Amino acid sequence: MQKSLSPRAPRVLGIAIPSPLRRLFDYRPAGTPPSCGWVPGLRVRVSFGRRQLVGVIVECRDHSELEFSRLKPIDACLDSAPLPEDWLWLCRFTARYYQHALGDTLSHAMPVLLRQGRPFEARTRERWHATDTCSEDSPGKLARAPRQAALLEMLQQHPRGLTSQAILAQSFTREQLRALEAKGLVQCREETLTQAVTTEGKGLLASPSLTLNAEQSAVLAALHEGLDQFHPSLLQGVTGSGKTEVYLQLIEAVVGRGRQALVLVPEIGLTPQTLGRFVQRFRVPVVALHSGLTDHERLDAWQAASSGRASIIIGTRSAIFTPLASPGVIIIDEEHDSSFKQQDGLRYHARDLAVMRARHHQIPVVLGSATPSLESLLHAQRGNYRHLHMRQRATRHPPARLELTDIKARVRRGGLVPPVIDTIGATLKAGHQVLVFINRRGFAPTLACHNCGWMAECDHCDARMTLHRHPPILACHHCDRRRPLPDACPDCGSGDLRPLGSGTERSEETLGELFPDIPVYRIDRDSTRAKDAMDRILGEIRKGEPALLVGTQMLAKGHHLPHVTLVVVVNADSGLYASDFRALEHSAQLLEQVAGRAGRAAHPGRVLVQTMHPDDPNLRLLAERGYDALARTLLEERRVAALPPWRYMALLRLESPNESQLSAVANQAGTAMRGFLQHSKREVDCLGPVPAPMERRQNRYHLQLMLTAEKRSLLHEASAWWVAWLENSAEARRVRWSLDIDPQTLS
DNA sequence: AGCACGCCGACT
DNA sequence: GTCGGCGTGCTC
Repeated sequence: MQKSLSPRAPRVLGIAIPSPLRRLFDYRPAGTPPSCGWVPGLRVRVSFGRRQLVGVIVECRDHSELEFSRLKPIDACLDSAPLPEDWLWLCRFTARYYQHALGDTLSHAMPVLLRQGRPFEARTRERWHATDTCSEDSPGKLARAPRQAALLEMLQQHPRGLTSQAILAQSFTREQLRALEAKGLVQCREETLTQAVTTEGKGLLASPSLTLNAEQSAVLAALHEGLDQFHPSLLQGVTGSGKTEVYLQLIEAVVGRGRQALVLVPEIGLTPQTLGRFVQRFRVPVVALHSGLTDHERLDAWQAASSGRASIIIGTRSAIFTPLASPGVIIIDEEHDSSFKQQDGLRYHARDLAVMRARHHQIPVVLGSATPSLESLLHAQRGNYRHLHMRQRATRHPPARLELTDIKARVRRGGLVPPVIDTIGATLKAGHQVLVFINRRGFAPTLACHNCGWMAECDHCDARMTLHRHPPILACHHCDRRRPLPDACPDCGSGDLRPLGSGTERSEETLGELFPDIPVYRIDRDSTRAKDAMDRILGEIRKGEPALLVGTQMLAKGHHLPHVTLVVVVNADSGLYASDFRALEHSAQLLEQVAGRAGRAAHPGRVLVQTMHPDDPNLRLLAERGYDALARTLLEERRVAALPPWRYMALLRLESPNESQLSAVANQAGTAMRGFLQHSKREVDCLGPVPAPMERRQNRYHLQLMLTAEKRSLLHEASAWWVAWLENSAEARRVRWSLDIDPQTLS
């Protein structure tokens, strides 16, 4: 195909090098070309400066800006066929959209082993079988070879064969195998290694679909329309409305047509339970891409997806870069979740790329959430996305309403006021479980001197240090600094140092004192650090005995907690008045999500939300009229403030240990951009530089500048100009900078 | 980003 | 006299 278009070998290969340099490097083809000829997508080994690197051919041409004689030849071509075309397309799109170096993008989007230059072929293993005729032949042939006879006997006992590895582990040798093979008594078959999980048997489904209610049926019917075209849908379904069952039945239709489904879930959503539902339902191969895979398993999964051997691919953010042989649908579950946005390096948003990818493949894409992002809601409002609703819970109870509890000027124990403690006691007495949600790890947010007001602060950041009890230390959650507890106040010498506020450890301790007969399970990053700790705790919780669960958002997301009938939010205020323009949206989503944990089983639930501001209009709107009503208000506020999703945004972050150098560069960047925008008539706005929310972190200073634009193309144009300016500015090279397209937070 | 070269301070 | 600090420049 490519070959007939370019019958002659190109003289120049434009190669993307794994480096932050935003340009291609030209090399000369060398060595035997692969059978496909020199085409984009082939990995090559090249010498780059003094290093040997793995690059990817991106362009094949006959001319170079450089003199031909100055081009180095490539050292070797590593592939016999190019890497998948859909993958290459997505990487090129991503690099352009996020203004990131293509070489770096390609390198991050491929499995580690490919990055290192290892072959892209399905890994195989040898499986040895006894041949059909071996029984008659063997006695004579093996009379003087007892080990061979023993090996043959073992293989005869395993009709499905044994891998070389298993045979060698039984202290047989490769020579004995070869000898038996030469005598025609055993044979070897190569089989592809897939870590895909498949249930044995016939037919597509391993277990029957569940019966859908009217709402689910209507949604599924709508999704069935136009399976062969780009069709983005926002599926807004309350917690417990059965979104997963809709996904499963949609996937059934897609896989039934011989196509693949790609499912993206939030970082902490890829639990064995989630995966289990897919594996148990289908008999087709399912691969999961998560952080626990080895490099080999990851390559196998990639291979299985790109060859079409895997029908269902489930993964977190980075799984959006999985090549697909025959894509049929992309599903983004919990589309509002911030873990879909990469927060460093290549700052892509997997949900946004999913929509782009679906458009490229002309396939449907489903964004599911109980609390959609304002971005997706606006798309739905404008008719870009089809808006599908599921308002009914599968259980007989409606979703619990938030009950605001005023904690202003009231005694608190472990962060909880007396009436809330009473309700917790009554719930436990009734034999139910209680979830106490608190968004801070550690014992207390800080340690304070009761005499002079001193507070423990990090030397390297503009932040308080968090007090931890086990082990007893002060830790900064923004850098890795830790300090022993001081015996006395470093300012006034008073010994009256007290914890200020409550974290998960303190709530755990207090609840243990208040309810000594009830087990308290703490679930946060610290308590679940050990391998399997989370599973062990969840196992205990699932037994259903009365229990107190104290946790951060780790607990709020994803897990089914069927015995919880009361949810307590210790403090709802942190997100209400934060400077970040998305803080309220994210707070509301989190509160709804936490509330969704209450009363999923046979009992109705209650959600008590402690706040210092029970009259806050936004909080009241959320409590009284729900997420949709608040989202509409927030969307209107964003329109008035000319913020996303109404305007597109790019954020330039600059950081340096040298404060004055940093502000000089930031000012220059601002001046340069405003010069460029002179004639844009405010279609593009440049703001800043302003200090980042925590100006000093790990002893580095942070400033930022912001671009907003009415049109995507104008934002793109301006940010591309900025990047070029920064790359060419000698001053800018002395500070660290990064450009974030569609930033998720301003910190 | 790496990795060189290069030009100034405290040490065997 | 050298080892090594990080400023500057380049990578087809």
